[in-house]
Amino acid sequence: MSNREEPLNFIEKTIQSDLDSGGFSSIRTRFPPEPNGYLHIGHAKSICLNFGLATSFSGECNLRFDDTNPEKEDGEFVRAIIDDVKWLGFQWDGEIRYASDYFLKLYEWAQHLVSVNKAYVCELDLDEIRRYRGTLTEKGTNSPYRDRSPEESLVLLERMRKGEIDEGAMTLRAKIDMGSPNINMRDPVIYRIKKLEHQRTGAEWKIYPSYDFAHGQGDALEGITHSICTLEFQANRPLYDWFIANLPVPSKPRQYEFGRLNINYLVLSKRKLKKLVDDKLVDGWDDPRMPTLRGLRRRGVSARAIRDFCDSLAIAKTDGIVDISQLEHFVRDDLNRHAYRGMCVMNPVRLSLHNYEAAKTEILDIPRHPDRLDLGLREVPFSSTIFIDRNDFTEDTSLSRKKFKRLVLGDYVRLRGGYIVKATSVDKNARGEVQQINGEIVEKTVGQAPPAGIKPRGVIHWVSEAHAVNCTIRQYDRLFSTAFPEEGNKPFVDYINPKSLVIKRNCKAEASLKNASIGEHYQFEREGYYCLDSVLSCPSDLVFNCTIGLRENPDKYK
RNA sequence: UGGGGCGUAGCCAAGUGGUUAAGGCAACGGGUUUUGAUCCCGUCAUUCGUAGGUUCGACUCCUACCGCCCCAGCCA
Repeated sequence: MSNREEPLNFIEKTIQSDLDSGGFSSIRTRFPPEPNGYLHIGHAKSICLNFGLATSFSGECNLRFDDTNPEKEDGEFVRAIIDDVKWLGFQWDGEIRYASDYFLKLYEWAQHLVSVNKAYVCELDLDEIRRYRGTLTEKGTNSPYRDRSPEESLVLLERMRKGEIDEGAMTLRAKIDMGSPNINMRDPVIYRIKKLEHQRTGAEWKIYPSYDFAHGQGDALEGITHSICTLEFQANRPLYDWFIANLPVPSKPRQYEFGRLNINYLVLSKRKLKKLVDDKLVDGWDDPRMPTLRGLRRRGVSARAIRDFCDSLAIAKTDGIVDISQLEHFVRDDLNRHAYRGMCVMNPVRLSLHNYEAAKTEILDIPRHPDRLDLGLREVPFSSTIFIDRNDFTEDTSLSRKKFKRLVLGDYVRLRGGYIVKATSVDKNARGEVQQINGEIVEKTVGQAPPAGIKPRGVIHWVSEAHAVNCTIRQYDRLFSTAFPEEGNKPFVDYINPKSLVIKRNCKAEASLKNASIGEHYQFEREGYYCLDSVLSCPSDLVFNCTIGLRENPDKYK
């Protein structure tokens, strides 16, 4: 076990006791995505769990695509998933596996089941199968084809495989118990005819195994010891065990279920995420507002933040809803530690410093990170005209120092990393709006404590006008305006927050940001964390995504 | 309704017969601060879905009840 102080979760306890009792000499887990969509943060929990368990117990973790349904799957998703798992920081053992690698073996096992009279070819159609299945309270009825001889089923199964039977006309069913209180055990369909090309096996197969018939056997073939899935598969476990018990499999994996991740203000179901994309409610699977790994990445959330968040989650059998603030905490925590600092003025107004030589430019050296001097310094040019944020200035001299820790007409404020300045007057336009602030610097205050008698109200960020880099900022807010978009009376898309994306143009970034690179994270001081947008940004027009704002003091004057 | 699960603070949770009922997030006080950030310190369940019972002693065992989730795809 790792050196973690945390108490063991129920899966870790099981593994520990399996190892202690000699049930296994080592463990092997697997992450088994279906390539029918992109990975989201819910998958990240499963990835971190499976790979993490393998690491903690010195075992291995496989990556296996559950590609048993060619109708919804395709190679583009396979590529994206592989890329996302790598980006998250995990390495699977050996080759990537595919359920489709086992189609032949699975088919032989299906024949085996038929030959020992534990499966049969059924000719009931979709509707009939449903009726014969019974309901939650009424037992099912045996299919009229249930007692067909193994020999006849074998012939029919072969004809299904060859494509001689129409889609929907026949299925292969496990012969278990139509009277079982567990509906999954009422002769489940294990092979269906689909005359569809598969992204990997092409036209080779006309029949495809069901999830239940493929998953556990795939686990057994790969020597998976602990097959971890989500709670909704609990009712499938008896079936999982039945196949393992009735087939000559090379190992005996066991299935364990944990509660999947839910986060308020977010939607985490492939179907719903797909709808957002298909209906163009967002700009694709990698829209920075999407909880997909690609969206989060483009937004500026690091893989480490996602891993830290996932590690903070409980592995339990309750299906709870985690507060989004827990995710946000880990995002900020990581960014605070690693992001370079910089300044960017989003609502610029000119501040002209009249006692500073007009033609002069001074280069100020400011740390890239205030707590990590090892990261070095950045050069920030200062000159007589700078931009500050309109919200950082007021003519209202009645505001207390505690209420407004910024620039007030007639008072002093510290420019971050630079001089203390004083506002002396304002120029207004015909509408009475502040056009420019006039002021002066206090000499010899760069890096120095304020001289006696001068008490700056606070510290504000700024950018030299002559050296400013124009940029566009994309500010994101929650995609949904309600905590539980799936629980209202209206369709979840009706709760989309119209202000989830606000674009601010002509923002003024400090000169060093001209060299910002994709994949790098920045904190624009007093504002938040930002990163270059990997698709919209270009050298001539820098576009920054707001990953997340800084935490705000609730008393902060707005 | 048959079956399978789950109920501990605003949220996520640890706890498996004797502990002051961990920890994280949030919130709220206070300190530090050239980011209203960070950091630091402190507060935050006399009570564990409810009601009974067993026991010297129950979040832990028993009984009943209540609530929530999953299963009736030839999806996974």
